[in-house]
Amino acid sequence: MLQLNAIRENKDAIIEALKKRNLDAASLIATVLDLDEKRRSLQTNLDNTLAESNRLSKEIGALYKTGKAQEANALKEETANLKEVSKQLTDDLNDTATALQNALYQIPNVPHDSVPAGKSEEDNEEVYKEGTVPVLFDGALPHWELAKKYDIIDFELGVKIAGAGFPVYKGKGARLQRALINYFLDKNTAAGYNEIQVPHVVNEASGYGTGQLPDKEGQMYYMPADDLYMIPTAEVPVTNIFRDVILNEKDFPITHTAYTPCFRREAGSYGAHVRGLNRLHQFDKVEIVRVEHPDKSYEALNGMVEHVKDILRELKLPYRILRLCGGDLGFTSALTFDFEVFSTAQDRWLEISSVSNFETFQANRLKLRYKDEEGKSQLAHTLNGSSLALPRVLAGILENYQTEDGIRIPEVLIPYCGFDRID
RNA sequence: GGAGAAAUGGCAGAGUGGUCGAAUGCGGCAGUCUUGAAAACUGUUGAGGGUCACACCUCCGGGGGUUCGAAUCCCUCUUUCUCCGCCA
Repeated sequence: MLQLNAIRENKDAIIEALKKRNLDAASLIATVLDLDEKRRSLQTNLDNTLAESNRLSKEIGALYKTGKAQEANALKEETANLKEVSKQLTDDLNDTATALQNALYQIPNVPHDSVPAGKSEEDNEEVYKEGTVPVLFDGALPHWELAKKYDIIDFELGVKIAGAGFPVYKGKGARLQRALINYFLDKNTAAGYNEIQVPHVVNEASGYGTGQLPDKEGQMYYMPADDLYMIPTAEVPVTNIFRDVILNEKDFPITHTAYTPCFRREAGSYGAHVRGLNRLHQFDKVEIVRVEHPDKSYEALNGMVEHVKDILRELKLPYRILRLCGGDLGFTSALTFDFEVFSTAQDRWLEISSVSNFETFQANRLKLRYKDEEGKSQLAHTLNGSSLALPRVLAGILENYQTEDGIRIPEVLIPYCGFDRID
């Protein structure tokens, strides 16, 4: 959520920047400013009414004490009127505040200066590329065929138990998955991230805090009996640790890493793009989350990008980094870098990580603040990234490391797996 | 799941109708003292709205009610604790 102050002061610049998202926010911003002004004027009226009411109450108390019951009763009649007025003002104020809040919820984050304009993923800007795409033998298979051939992932069995998009990992497939989780967590903790385990469900307030609600509730599985949502990413529970928190400057930086399964309803496209592990309703992911001082957050973002690069380098997977254009940028993000691994057998890039700086957008909803040198509360910056999302990394490994008689295991993973090939 | 108790500032803990945004202690911050630190002493120390700055307003788990007036009384929800039951 954007800050009202920022909107008041930089209205034109914000409208201009939001155009990169192909959004004309002019009328929305005008609505916000109108409602804001109305809210403040109602608040002032209400405050004055309450002040008068408080004054009379004190007077009545004093009159009773000195035995002037008659005069006190006369004053009571006055307060009855004030009470009615304040009730009306309170209702109006609440309505206005709600309308203002709803309008603010509709405005996405302001893209960073470096974000290119653009309509869709076609316009994302490739900023880095590393690794060599292996030349595979004739008859190399996509990962879903490999999964079947070596009996390491069973998609049909998942359909039987739960439904499409809930695969069952078996034998060395399950072990490889677990190896990746441990490897990622080890890499992250070695880089200074504090490992935590968090709930896999969240309440409504948490959904609002990180921006999944109110707009993207269709993305999450919802359990009405308990009013809980299954998490679409560890970002939600981990970042919400800091909801309603006031930090000291010396607390920065705050860094966490967490492994969680992620649940996504996303009714999406069909066909090859969602085959196998390409898109699932449940998948595993290791996440990194940072809370930073505003002056340091872009430095931190670069650090996160370098960290993810390091992991992919060790896995020896060919990958590229994209700077997302305005049209592809997430609602809450100011700047996002996507990592994609090249899937040789599918001849396409697969997104395996998304690293973002949300600046104060989430912090504003979360009320995540810190005390500056003057002791004033300021909003902190939040960031997060995947390091990494498992299924597509797995797909990349299976496809790129396949040989005619088996699948090799990347060297760094062998100690975690306890085997060096799947055959 | 059943029975009872409780929820107050960073923490602990007073406060049972007006003078309470809230005693006191601890912690934090600043100062005095000290070569420096500790101790001691002094002062200061919740959040939000509003204002040029004051004034002023709101908040004592959430919501509603009684009253001229609520941290304090009533209803309700949530959470926590204790006991019993069940259980990985």
